[in-house]
Amino acid sequence: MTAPGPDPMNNAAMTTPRRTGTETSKTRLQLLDVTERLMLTEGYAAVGIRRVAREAGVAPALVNYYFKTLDDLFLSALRRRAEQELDRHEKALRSPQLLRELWAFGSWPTGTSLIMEFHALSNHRKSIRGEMARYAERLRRMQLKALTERMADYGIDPDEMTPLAILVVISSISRIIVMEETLGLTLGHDETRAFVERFLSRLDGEPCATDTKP
Amino acid sequence: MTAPGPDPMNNAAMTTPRRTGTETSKTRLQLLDVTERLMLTEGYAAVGIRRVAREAGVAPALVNYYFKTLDDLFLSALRRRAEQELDRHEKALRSPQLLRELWAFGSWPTGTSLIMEFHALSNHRKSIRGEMARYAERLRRMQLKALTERMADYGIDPDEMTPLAILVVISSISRIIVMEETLGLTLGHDETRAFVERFLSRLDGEPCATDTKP
DNA sequence: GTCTATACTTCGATAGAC
DNA sequence: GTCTATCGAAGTATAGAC
Repeated sequence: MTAPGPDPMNNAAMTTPRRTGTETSKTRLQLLDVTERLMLTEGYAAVGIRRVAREAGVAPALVNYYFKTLDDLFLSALRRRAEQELDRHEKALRSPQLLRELWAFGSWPTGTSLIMEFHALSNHRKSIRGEMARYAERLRRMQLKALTERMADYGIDPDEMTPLAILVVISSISRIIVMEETLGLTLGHDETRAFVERFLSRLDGEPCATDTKP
Repeated sequence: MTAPGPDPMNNAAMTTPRRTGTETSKTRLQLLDVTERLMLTEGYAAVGIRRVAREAGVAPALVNYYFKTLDDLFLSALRRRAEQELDRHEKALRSPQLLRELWAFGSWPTGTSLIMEFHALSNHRKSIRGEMARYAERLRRMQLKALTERMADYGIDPDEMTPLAILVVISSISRIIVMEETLGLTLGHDETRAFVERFLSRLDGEPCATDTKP
């Protein structure tokens, strides 16, 4: 339908010259959407050429047209999501309440659940493993840069807690809470949130309704 | 080979009366071992009737003999591991260095990696989801009991941090560090470990070489 | 308790018509 | 860009012999 034709702009950035289809094709994006939805609701094992095609209402061969292999499909889905997250997060890191943004980022259920699913997938798809490692490192370095620049403002004693330790602690707690809640386990979450909230209030002030996750 | 015959003790606890094989059969245990190993090295998607049979050197039909369905296999593997963990952990919780034991428990790579794999699996196997929720809740309640009894000893102000918050924080950080390391990401781990170590030293004293994980 | 044999399903990927 | 048709491989699960 909306067939933009071959896009010469893409060829430069293309990793595999044999990739078919267009990066901005409506159908292609829809296939990535279906992939994400399936991973979230049923886990990565539910994702397959045929299943994705069925849910998208197209023929299985069309999935292979846009993504030469199943590996390609997963990799493309991960790349798209990672770029989105990095972009959005980078902007949000300029918030005056930096620590609250870090907490909100890890507490966002969709983002964290997808990351965890890709993490599990990386156990037996090395292409995913490499990309995940690259994404996680970029994310942390980006956060580190933002936090380091503002450590003086927060007045945290670096001998007590370094920026990196703060990052790991905040993202660990937020992400585990999300994971446990998808399981139905909430024992201790209220107390932990209260503890974190005191920490955030002390350093970042009261929560402003800035940017909640989309 | 080692065929102890039907075990009447089991019938009471059996969920499905049609379960065949013996709980203590050598072959049965070996199949569970293979299942665990595959989950750790290649992820749960690598586990299947045929694959497990192949790795164990038996015929596929024998797997169906011991575990009526693939669901049964996963469920049995989870149950066995969960009971082991709860047993071992319960004993270790009597350690004088309770907080160090909690930290060590979450930092044990095999245990945490398996739990995470089962967690991912629970996304599209509801039988696993239920069992996982039950296990996680039992674990936390067990830890809570142990820690609550000793909060006075530690002299922690309950207004600042409740036992439950301590549990969630310690297990979150330890488990995320393990997960990230399997990915190859270590940025910030040294700093975080140093931070946790100061906390543990202050409350639990220096690390005694008590019981490291098997 | 363990095997062989088999029925049935689903899947990834390709070829080629339109 | 999308489809139909198809190959070959792998999966789950069962029946029944030993």
